[in-house]
Amino acid sequence: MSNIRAIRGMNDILPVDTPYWQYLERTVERVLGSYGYGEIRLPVVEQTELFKRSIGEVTDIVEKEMYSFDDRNGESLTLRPEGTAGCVRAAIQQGLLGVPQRLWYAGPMFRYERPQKGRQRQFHQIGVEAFGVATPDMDAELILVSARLWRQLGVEDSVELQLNSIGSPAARQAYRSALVAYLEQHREALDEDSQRRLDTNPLRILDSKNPDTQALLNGAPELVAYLDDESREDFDRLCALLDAAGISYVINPRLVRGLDYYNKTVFEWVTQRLGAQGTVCAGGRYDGLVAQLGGKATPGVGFAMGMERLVLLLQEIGAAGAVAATVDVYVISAGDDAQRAALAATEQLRLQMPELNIIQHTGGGSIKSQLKKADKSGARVALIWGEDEVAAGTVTIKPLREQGGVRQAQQSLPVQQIQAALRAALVSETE
RNA sequence: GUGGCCGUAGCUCAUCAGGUAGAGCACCGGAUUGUGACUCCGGAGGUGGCGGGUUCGAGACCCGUCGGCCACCCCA
Repeated sequence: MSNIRAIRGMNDILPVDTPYWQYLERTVERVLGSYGYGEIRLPVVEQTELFKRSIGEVTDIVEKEMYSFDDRNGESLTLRPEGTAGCVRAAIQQGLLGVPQRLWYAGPMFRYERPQKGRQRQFHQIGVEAFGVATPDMDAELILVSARLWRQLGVEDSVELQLNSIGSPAARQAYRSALVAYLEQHREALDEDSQRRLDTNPLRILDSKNPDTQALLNGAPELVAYLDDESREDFDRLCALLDAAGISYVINPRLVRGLDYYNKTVFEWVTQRLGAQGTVCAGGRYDGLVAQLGGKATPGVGFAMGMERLVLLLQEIGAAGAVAATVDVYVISAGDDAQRAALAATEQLRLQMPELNIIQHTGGGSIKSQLKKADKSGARVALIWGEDEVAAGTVTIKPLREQGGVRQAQQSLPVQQIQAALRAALVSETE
C-alpha cells in the first residue's frame, strides 16, 4: 500500500476521543485561571541552542531525541521537546520577570522515542511555571494547583504524589561523587544500563527498575545526607505547608529528574493504572535556569502534565465530564422545493435557538433512508419537509426517542410554530 | 537504540498437511404508494501491510522492510 500515512508516533486524535481532551482543557483553563495563572502561547520551534543550554547537553533528550534541522539560512532549529525552556526564553525576551509571574501553556512537544502506551513522538503537555519567588510556599502552591486539577478531573484517587529534594547544584555534585564512588566498587553487580549511566548520568541509577540494582542501592549513600541546609529547610517548610493543606505525599529519596536544570524540590504525580508510563505530571524548582539562559537571576518552579496520559486516565476511569456533543434535530426534505424551504427554515432556527445542534441532511435519498440517518445520528427529533408540507406551509415534527417509555406521535404544524414545538419536545425529554 | 507478540473486508476476528478467502457488526437496496429503530430477504466491499524467496501452486513456510501493541530504555 503506497498510501501516505501519519508519521510514526504522531497520532490523529479522533472525534471519539476529543471530548476527553476538551474536558481536560476546559478544566485546566478554569482551575489555572482561578489561581491567577495567565496563558502564554509559545512557538513550537526554537533555536536548538536553547534546549542544549537548558535541558543539558548530555541528557538523552538532547543527545538522541530531538527533531533538529537546519533552517534555510543555515540556523539549527528544533521542534520543542518540552515547554519550560521556551517559556523561560519568552519570559526573558518579553521582560516578564520584573514581578512574580504565573504562566501556563499547552501544546505539542516532540521527542524521537519508540512509541508505546502513554508515549508518542508528538505528544501534548500542559506546563505551569511560576517565576520570581524563591520560597517554598510557591512550590506548595504549584502542588496545590495540580492537586486541585486532579480533584476537578475526578482522578484524585488514581494518582499519588512523590516528593524529594535534590538540593543545590553543589550539594548534588558532592552527592554524585559519593554515589559514583560507591557504585564503582560494585560495578560488576550493576545491570548493563546502569553501568552506562554510571558514566553519563549516575543519579538516574537511583530510579532504575532493576531489582538487583535497587537492592545494591540500599547500601549506597543517600541524597538527603548531602543536602545543603537551605534545601533541607525549604523542603521541611514545603512538607509542613502540604500537611497543613491536607495534601498527602510520599517522600521518595530516590526520585530524581532527567533534565539538568532542576534543583531543590522535585515531584511527580504517578498512577498505577497506565502501565509503564505512569508519571502523569512532574516538575520541580529550577532557580538557575533563567540566569543560565541569559536573563537576570530569577528563581522558578514549574511542572508539566502529559495530556495523552491524563486522557488515558480519564478514559480508564470513565470520566463523566467528558461527553460528546449530541444531535438534537435532524432535518429531512424530499424534492428541490422542500429542500430550499427546509434550508431556509433551518437557518432561521439556528438563529433563534443557537443552543441546539441541528444536522441538515445532505446527499439526497428517500425519506426512508434519510430517517435512517436521522436515527443513527442520535437526534432526538426529526423535522420533515416533503411536498405536502411545502404546499401547506407546514413541517412535520417527529420525535425519534421514547420519553418515559412512550414515544410521542409525529405532528404537522405551521412553520411558524416549529420553535415552540421543538422547545416542548426537547425540554420535556430532558426532564 | 533493544526485546516479545502481532499485521486477512470500514471495525472485531475466523478458515487452511500450503491449492488463489469467510463470519459478525457497519454500509447499500428491498419487504406497495413519503417515515427510522426490531425482523426477514438481497447486495456491494479484500492484488490477505509492502518487497523478495521456497513451491507446480502461499494469506498461510523463509528473509527483508514498514507499521501496530507491550516492555526495556527514556520521560510527561
